[in-house]
Amino acid sequence: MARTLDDLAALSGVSRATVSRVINGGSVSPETRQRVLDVIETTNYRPNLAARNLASGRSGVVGVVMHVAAPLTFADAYFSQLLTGICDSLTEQAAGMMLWLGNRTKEETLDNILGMGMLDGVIVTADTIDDPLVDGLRASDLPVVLVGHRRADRDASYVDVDHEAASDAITTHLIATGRKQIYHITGRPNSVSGRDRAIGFRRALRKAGLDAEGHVVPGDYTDESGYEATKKLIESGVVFDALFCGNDNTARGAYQALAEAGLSIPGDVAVAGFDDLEFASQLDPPLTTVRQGVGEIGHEAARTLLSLLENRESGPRRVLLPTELVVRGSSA
Amino acid sequence: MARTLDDLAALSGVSRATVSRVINGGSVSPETRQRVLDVIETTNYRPNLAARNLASGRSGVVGVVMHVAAPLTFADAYFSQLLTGICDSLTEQAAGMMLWLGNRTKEETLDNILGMGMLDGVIVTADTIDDPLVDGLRASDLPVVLVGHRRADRDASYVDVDHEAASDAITTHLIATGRKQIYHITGRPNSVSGRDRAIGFRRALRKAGLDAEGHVVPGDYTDESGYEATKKLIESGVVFDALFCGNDNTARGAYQALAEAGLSIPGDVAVAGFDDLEFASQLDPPLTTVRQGVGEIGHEAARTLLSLLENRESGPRRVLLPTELVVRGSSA
DNA sequence: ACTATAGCTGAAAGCGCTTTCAGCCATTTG
DNA sequence: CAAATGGCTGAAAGCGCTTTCAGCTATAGT
Repeated sequence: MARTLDDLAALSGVSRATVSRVINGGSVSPETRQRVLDVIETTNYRPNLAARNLASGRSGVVGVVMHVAAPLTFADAYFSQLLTGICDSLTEQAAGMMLWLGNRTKEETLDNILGMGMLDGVIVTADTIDDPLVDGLRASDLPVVLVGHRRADRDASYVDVDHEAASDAITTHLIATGRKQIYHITGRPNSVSGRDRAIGFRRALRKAGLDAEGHVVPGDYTDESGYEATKKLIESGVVFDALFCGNDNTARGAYQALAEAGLSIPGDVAVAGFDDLEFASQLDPPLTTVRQGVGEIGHEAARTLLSLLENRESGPRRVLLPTELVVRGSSA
Repeated sequence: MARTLDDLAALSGVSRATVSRVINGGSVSPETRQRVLDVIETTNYRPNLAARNLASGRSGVVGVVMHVAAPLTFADAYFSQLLTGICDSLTEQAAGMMLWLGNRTKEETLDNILGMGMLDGVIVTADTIDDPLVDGLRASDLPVVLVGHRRADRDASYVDVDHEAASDAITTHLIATGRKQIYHITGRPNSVSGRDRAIGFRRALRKAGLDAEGHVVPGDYTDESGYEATKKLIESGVVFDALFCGNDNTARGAYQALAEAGLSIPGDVAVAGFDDLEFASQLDPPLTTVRQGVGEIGHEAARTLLSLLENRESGPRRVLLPTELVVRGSSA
């Protein structure tokens, strides 16, 4: 079994350089190419990535960072759908991937990634305002694609949706169904998406001439935070007839709190979420939400990074994916 | 900013070899060492992994394969807890990790991994009998640690629990609480763990003088399969007072089917699961199950692989982790 | 016929690191 | 005091690959 280019070269009677050209698509005569290919085939040769990387400066491996903040876990439907999407696209393009989950501090993770020194690029999903990890990565000369972070500065590449517009739309939908007292349970504090969703919410109320003051209560994208926030709202005696939750998880938590309080959905309270994760349509009643194809975002992020690697000079890629208002039973 | 060993060597007035020794712990005089360390510190030097790998034959990166079969997704609590555990240990040891999720055929995945050619070792979680991926990996000269697969041949390293004994124990527990008509919804067909759990179930019944004939119905570790199997059981008119489910997910599905049929747990039917995933204690009633520290299995798998890499000659590592019968409300 | 041109090919120079190997010096030992 | 020992160190040889560069052979152009 041939192990190195030299072995292949000897076996096919050409030079190492020619074998390399066959493998990497250089100009080689058809006959020579075929001969070499045959040898490669029969010897089941696999190039040594490290050597290749060292010689060419490319590794074919990209990093994926999911620095999931504390209350969230990567078992979370959002992250798992995203990761699956990224993974699919990457595998399709025969690109390897290294994963960093958020089990370290951002600084350590950053060090770790940069120290790796063999990544061609990185996809980051840390959705935090002023994130040291994002900043550090951007400061390095590694090509980076951000998932979320639409508001990052001019020369950042990202894949995102317009959280603000979508939140405006779904809030407007709640208003259109006749709801007057609408509350918003926010996403994780300091998250870019959470901030933008709250902004959209406020904007919709303002446009409808409603007062947003005090109608925004804190959550953190978890089921628990939705449950707690809703419970607190109910106990505080506040009257409300609609809840726009930071995401579907939060909405699921809200469902539980409302059920415990004997409030019906959508009879007493309409509920809306964000994301349209797999479970959203399975809830009872099915959840009205904003569909942002999470898997598709992952796909797109991978494609974007790969295209960035193809042509590093061509400037940042800024991809804004469409969202869709999905009206279901929880607001009907 | 120094980029290479040669730069460091020049800056600290020693040879490249000495700098390398400082970094890798060779014998160097204290003064020289300190001088070099200072330079490393101030220049923020990071060794090039590819070069290191090429020269030493080691990369510091291990592969993690989670070839999750069709109905399961890696968002599944089991896989995510496992992955988190592996990830933690690996990061602790400053080992990198590359992840392969099961989005390709086993053959493609195998090819992909072997083609990578730069992994020091692999952790595989494909829990299938006669798995081509496992076989192919084992046939390569990569050190491999299997998660599950306790019954693999003599020279395989694995981390697993005794599914058979644990299933026997929990079934015996059900019998001890006075249940007579116990059914088992199996795990995924062709899964090593599923098979062993069914064997343990049968053994317990046999020991108690009960007939297992027809008491084993097929599932696949998903919530849905638990739901469907239970529903079918109920509709078939079979009388049963206990259900031992292949895992906690299956049990969760069974809960739903039982609830829909108006059957109470544990009043009408006692239910037991396997795994003790995070949600098991949150169910209503809390689920009686077998705790196999899934996170701990992940930790151990990583540790085992790392120790295998330390000393490749020392033969296979065979780790059997303890399980614990966790009796909760669903069988009280 | 003679120079351009194009198409292939091989030699050789690294990529940045690890790891023998031999050599140096300062101690110990007989 | 000579010889042996042991601790450090630098030179140099790769690890397996990519990529210039120059050279070679046909073919085309004049």
